[in-house]
Amino acid sequence: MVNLDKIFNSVGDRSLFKNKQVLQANYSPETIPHRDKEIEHIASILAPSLLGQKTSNLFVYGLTGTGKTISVRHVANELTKRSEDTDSLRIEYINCKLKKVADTEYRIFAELINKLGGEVPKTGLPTDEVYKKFIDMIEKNKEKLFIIILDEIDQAVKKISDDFLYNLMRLNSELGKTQISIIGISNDVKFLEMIDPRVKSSLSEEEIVFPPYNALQLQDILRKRAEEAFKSGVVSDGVIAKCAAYAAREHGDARRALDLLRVAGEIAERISNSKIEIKHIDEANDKIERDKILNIIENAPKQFQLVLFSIFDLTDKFKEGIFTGDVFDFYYDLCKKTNNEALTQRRVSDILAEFDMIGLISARVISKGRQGRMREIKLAIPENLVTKSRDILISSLDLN
DNA sequence: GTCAATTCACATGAAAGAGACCACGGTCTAGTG
DNA sequence: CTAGACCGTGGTCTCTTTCATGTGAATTGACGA
Repeated sequence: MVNLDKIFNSVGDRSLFKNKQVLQANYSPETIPHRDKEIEHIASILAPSLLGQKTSNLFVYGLTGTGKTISVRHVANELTKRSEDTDSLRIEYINCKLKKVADTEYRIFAELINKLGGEVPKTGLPTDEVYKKFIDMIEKNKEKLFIIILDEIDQAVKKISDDFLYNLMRLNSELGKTQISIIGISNDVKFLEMIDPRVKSSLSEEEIVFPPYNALQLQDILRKRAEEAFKSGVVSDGVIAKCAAYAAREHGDARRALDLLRVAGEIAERISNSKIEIKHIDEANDKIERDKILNIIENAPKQFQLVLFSIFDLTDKFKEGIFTGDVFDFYYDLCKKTNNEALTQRRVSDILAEFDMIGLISARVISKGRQGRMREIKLAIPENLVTKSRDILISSLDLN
């Protein structure tokens, strides 16, 4: 009989965390270090909204984990607080990347309507119906100004095409008393080049770029958060610096640094260490990477798994480079053998491209002259995960 | 030997289809007074 | 008479297929030295 009491009772004393929440991704701190200039800039652009004047559209750009979202939301909150009594302003935040929530034109409008207090079915209505309803809702609201924050706006445009943005911009001319401003947040530099010039010029009336944090700034951020998150004396010397260094290498991604610190804490806690040591950071780094990859593989659709399995098998067979054709042939046979419907080569090609995007494989389009043009595919999964990944595939595909 | 045309094996794009999901309005059915 | 069950239609959304077009360099073949 296991003595569970002992485990459960001691969990409180043993915990290294004071408040783990602080290290979670969605936590928004009171103060945002090293972003004063940006926050001021945003605030000055949005300030006229307090007087009920339409503000310029704003485009915020910066790599992931540079504090874009958090800064914009911070300013938004302050504005909302200050305008509460006048009812003249309304700000809504939408993350366009959230699958099944706001990644299509329909769903973005539906989400906006929901936030305004309206009801709209998840599907089944014509898009322009939703569009009309949205206009109604806005007109019915008493606020004179409506600011929409579109986070990860590049994702939306990539999926939907940019005339959705064009519509949004044009809305103002159809609206009587209410005016709409848009704040777009993106981490893709090339995004602005992709879109229609008309949309581009009106979206980026104002532009703010968030530079990556450097290692020192990261340390500062981490230290502040660590103070709140951990019990005192838990974090060993150098841990913060190491975390910061890791993240700085990854283009100054603060989110990544915080993740690292949190996972390191969890690891130390699990092996009942009373302190987080530097080696735990390394372990955390591995674990994060590992979990991410295995998670992707495990949850990938069946066809993706079949393709991936083909790649696994082929890399074993011939080390000297494998190409699209090889993968497809193998995959096709595999499907036949296992009674799965085989996809077309066109589709498999896209799947390979997606793997490349996620980083499971690294593919390079090469031309072998008369022998054609194809992707040269290499597995990009760390050596020590290959067997494990393979096992996952085998069990989830029910092979052998 | 040199140069442009050819050619391969895909990559990449665009459009359209299949099937799951859903709302809405109309029709049918059974239960009620 | 009416509430609820049950269609049919028409919409979105994801994953695919079909059809079309694009593409980089090895190969070919004509050409001139």
